[in-house]
Amino acid sequence: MSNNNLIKGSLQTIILKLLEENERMYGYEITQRVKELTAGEIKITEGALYPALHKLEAEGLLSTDIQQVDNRVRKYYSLTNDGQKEVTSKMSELQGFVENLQRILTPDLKPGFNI
Amino acid sequence: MSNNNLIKGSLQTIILKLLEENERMYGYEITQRVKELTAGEIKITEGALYPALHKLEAEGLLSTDIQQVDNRVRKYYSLTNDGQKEVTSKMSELQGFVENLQRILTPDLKPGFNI
DNA sequence: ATCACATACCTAAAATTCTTATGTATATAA
DNA sequence: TTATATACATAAGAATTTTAGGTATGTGAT
Repeated sequence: MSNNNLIKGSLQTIILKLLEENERMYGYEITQRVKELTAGEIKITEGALYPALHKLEAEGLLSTDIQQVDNRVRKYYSLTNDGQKEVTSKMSELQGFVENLQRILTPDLKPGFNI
Repeated sequence: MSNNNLIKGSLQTIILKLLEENERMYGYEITQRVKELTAGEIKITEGALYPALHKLEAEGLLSTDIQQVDNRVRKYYSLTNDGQKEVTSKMSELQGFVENLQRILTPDLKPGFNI
């Protein structure tokens, strides 16, 4: 939800990174964690999240493990070995992108341009 | 081009901000400027740029002015008043988003969490 | 009791935005 | 004359997201 058309492309990175920090999480938990970490400013929609999780699993980056908790089904996701490698890769990709964005958008800050 | 599926959503902001800094630019110039500012790491494709420029013009954020330079047609874009306002808006939106991303992705850095 | 809300999963149509692939045209360097 | 650079443009397809539904259980309020 929310007015964020910017998440595009970074949802996978968010999922992978949260799973690196938390060992295992289920879908709904991810939406709540993101909402909590951003004071409600970023809301991951279920229509975006679940297909993304299924895709990451199909690519072999995540593994699942279904559990019954209080008569409710929870599908826990964890990183595979490939998934663990992908976190590092995706994180440096995102960091690089944000740095490039800053080079474009903040012409004042140009490290390396000293007289 | 390049392997950036991350630009999604920030291309408009890039265009608007470059035009705030440069008064007027033409399409091809924008692609070259971005390539130059990011050491070739971000390449705006024409298939993405031109439709984006046309959309911003249709929304009344950009105005155009066609000129002949060395037997070549250049379509210069500039910010309208509405466009000028939108730059500020889009920039703070993007900044807010990047901050939220950091809150999600870098659990170490949590300003405001002091004992 | 029933209604709204939270928890928990899911999918499908539509919208958006991008990549890839073209097309047109001029100028220049190999 | 062939490739590359400049300069515009569009269209098909891919990828990702929003919107809008659907199923089901538990809980607090009316």
